[in-house]
Amino acid sequence: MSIDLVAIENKWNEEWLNKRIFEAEVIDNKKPYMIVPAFPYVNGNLHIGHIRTYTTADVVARYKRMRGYNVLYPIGFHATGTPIVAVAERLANNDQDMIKQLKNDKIPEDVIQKMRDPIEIVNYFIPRQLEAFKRYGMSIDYRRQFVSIEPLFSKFIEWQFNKLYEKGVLVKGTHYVGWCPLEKNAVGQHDTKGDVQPEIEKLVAIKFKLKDSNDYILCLTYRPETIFGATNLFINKNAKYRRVLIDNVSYIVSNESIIFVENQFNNVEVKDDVLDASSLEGKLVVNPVNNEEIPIWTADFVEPDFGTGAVMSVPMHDAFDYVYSKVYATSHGLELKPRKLIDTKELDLEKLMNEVYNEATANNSINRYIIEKYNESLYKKEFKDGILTIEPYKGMNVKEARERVKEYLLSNGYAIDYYIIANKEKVKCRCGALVVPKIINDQWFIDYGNKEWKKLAKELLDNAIIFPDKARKAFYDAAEWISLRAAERSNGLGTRFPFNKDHIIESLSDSTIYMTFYTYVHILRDKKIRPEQLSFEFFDYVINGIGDPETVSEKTGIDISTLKSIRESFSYWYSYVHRHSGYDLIPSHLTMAVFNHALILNRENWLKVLSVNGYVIANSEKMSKSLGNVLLALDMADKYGADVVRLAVAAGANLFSEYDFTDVVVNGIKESVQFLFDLLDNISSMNETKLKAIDYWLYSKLNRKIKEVTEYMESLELREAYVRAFYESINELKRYIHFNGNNPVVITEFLEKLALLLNPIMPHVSEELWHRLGNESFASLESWPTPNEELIDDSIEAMMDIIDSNVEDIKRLTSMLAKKNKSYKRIEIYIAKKELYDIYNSLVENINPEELKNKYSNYASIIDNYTKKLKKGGMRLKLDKSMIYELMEGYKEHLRSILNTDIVILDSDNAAIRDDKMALPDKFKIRIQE
RNA sequence: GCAGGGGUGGCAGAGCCUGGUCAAAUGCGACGGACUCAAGAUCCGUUGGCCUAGUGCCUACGUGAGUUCAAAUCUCACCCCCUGCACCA
Repeated sequence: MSIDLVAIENKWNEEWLNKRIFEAEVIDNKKPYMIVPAFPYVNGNLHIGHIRTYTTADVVARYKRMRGYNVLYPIGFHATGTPIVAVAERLANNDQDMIKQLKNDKIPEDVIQKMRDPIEIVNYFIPRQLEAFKRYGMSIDYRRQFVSIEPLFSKFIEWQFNKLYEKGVLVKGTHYVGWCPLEKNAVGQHDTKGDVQPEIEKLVAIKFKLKDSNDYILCLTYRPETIFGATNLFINKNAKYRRVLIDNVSYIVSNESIIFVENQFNNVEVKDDVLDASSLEGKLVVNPVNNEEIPIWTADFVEPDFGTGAVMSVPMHDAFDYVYSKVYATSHGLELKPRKLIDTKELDLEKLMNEVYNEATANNSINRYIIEKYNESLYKKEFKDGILTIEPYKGMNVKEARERVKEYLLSNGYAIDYYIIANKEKVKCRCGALVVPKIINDQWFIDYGNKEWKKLAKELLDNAIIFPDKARKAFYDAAEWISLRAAERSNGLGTRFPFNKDHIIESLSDSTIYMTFYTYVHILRDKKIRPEQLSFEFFDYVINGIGDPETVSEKTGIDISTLKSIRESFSYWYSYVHRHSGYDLIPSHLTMAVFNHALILNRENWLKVLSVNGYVIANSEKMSKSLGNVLLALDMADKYGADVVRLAVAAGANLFSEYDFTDVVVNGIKESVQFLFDLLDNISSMNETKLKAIDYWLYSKLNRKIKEVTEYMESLELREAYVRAFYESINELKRYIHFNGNNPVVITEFLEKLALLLNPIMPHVSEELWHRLGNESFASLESWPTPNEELIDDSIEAMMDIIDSNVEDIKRLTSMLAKKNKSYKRIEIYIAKKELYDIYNSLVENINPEELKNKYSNYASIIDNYTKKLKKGGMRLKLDKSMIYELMEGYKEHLRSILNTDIVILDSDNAAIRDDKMALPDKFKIRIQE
């Protein structure tokens, strides 16, 4: 009968919750293990990608629980930050895309209407996400849930930031953000058209002083080192230019770039007069590095809305500059003297530039596409292989020279830093305005660049176990790389920034040591403790053990015993914390968690284990809300069963690889589960009581499996573990049946152990199997099976291998006969004489072959052959004739059905049998009866 | 650009650390067969190319070069893909 996975799941989920078996309390003499996956952000329903992460955590939780640890698996909800507010705002603006997305997410129409209020979004998704957690049988202690925007938690965050301040890592500074000049808002990825992240890049803008004037023409450049070869400047003939004072220095930039200047510099004054390009054309400017006077020319490739609307022209090292300069010079009867500054082997610049020029101007107009193509490869080559040929940079490679020249220009006031949005396509705010870089002054930062702090963080990493091992490098790398990080932002949900109450605490920073909250939040609720009671003294005491309960009690009004139990709960659970997350969060969340733990928490409370897993993609495509191909957790549970999905997503791929969720694979798992239950139903019809060879084989496989799976579980190699625990088990059971295995005791034991091995990944199936096998207890609370090493029998497994290779020979033989159209009545299989097995086993035991030859003189050549084989390392294990005979007898029926012919197993020791060509211990004799 | 991870047969994915036993585990898919009224499940076989069909030959593990008696495996260079890159969770 087809198994109803959904019914089983519901039954056990209810049982587990009713019996509260996953609610964890402090048990003094039991080792704690707290596993914390990243809490989900509550702006949508959980999808199978989430399920991968939470199942991986659950596998750890269940496994460790079965290994005798006191396990705490808590969950909370993340709501701080901007995305939720952004959704609400977009709904308030009647954004149709947003509405469509929510509809894809199966949100009812009336709920969508209400979601204009961000709190409604939070309130809607929390229960939905909880439903999914429960449905998937996560072994979570649900009493400890909280939301990151609740007042109790805010108190903790305030304390955390006060700690950061005390430790001196909260610093003020300036930084640059993508900015909408129209709405006067910082724009992140979700605020832009097409959801692109505005990338801010710092370049240099070189100041060319206009001759006989106090104005500078500002030229943005990617290649400051080429300034020594500038022959002229280019501006756009059709553009308008303006004067702008930055720190009282007068610059001339295009009208379009005014907005960039205004936003990224502090002291800016824009002049009203508008200059035509023609009023500048032909004038001379001074090259600051060599005081050469060079003219301003015009060219239409200069974009007024990129950079400053003016560029320097270095004809020998830029195809645009070359082509346009030459065109301009030719048409104006001027002379062009390109100067070579960079030498690149195998690159003849003059020839190349001529080539570009001819090709690009072939049709009486200038083909920019051709120029661009040349430029691209020229830039790359010069950057990689170029060597400077001018003093004082002669002999230097381009990479180094660029840095040196930049430094020289900036320190001498010949250039200024200039920020641009680096994206290839122009980035626009949802309102339609062009996004610009904006300087933010007096912004609070967390200084993750602090050397002392970095050292502490690395110490934490040094002492942490990291899964998969491959990720370790990424963690160190991220720790090295992370520097200043904004600590506050202007909008979103969350805790007010203590040092600037107009702002909200940046929401990655408020989810770094939040896990500490799980250890006592249920006590706060039980005792009805109010937010205002959670003073800094409270957290100092609970988290850092500072102060005494009496004083803190007086301060907070929380009674002493409650305080003590909170402190105890924290120090118990937080003595062993395993943090799990998606691998994309290594450079952000996880690294920040590492740093904050290292700085704020006592050493004994540092994170002990860090692990990450990869993405889930669906049918080879990335899941995305806007594409509408997100596979929702609850839908998939209905369709395939929660356990099937769990196995697929959490054990289908290595931790570090992405998993491709496809129908075929998942259906395959479902069928295999069905097989297990079918087998279970068949046990009642099995009646063998004696242990046969095949039973020993199955025992051997089972115990080897337990041993291997345990090893893989310890290193969190879930795929390897469950290939063995699930897929291989099923193959072995099938094989057992093919060999006529029918011992109910053996099968029952196998299935019982299997049920336990499967518990971490398929808890419902496990629990159901366990109970159907007659057990009363919860499989989820049983001990992890231990292998019985004595039952691991290499010999019996070797015998099965020998049978395999012999069966293969038989199959080959019959297929040959079939090809030749020869018919036969039956196949006789001869098992070698006892004497030969004795010889074989003696040789395996390293008995001197010569001795054996004396004893068995008529088998001398056989002894020689086996001695050779033994030397090659071919045979190692003793063979038991009676077992091989018995195994073959058991396999006879199955073989008969495969080959569709009569099979007879014969014993060469039986005198009645004519034995012209000898059967060998590892090579049966096969005779076809025609 | 910087950093991390990769490129293996129709697909997924092991193996590469510790070179040979690797035409490359395992799973899936596809094809053929058995069973079935039929479908599914199950079982058996084929699944780089070639033919003389042999435990045969050729070509293969991103590309090129090198080390070696021997390279998917070691070294170097190159190409390509994925992920992250700052206020965004």
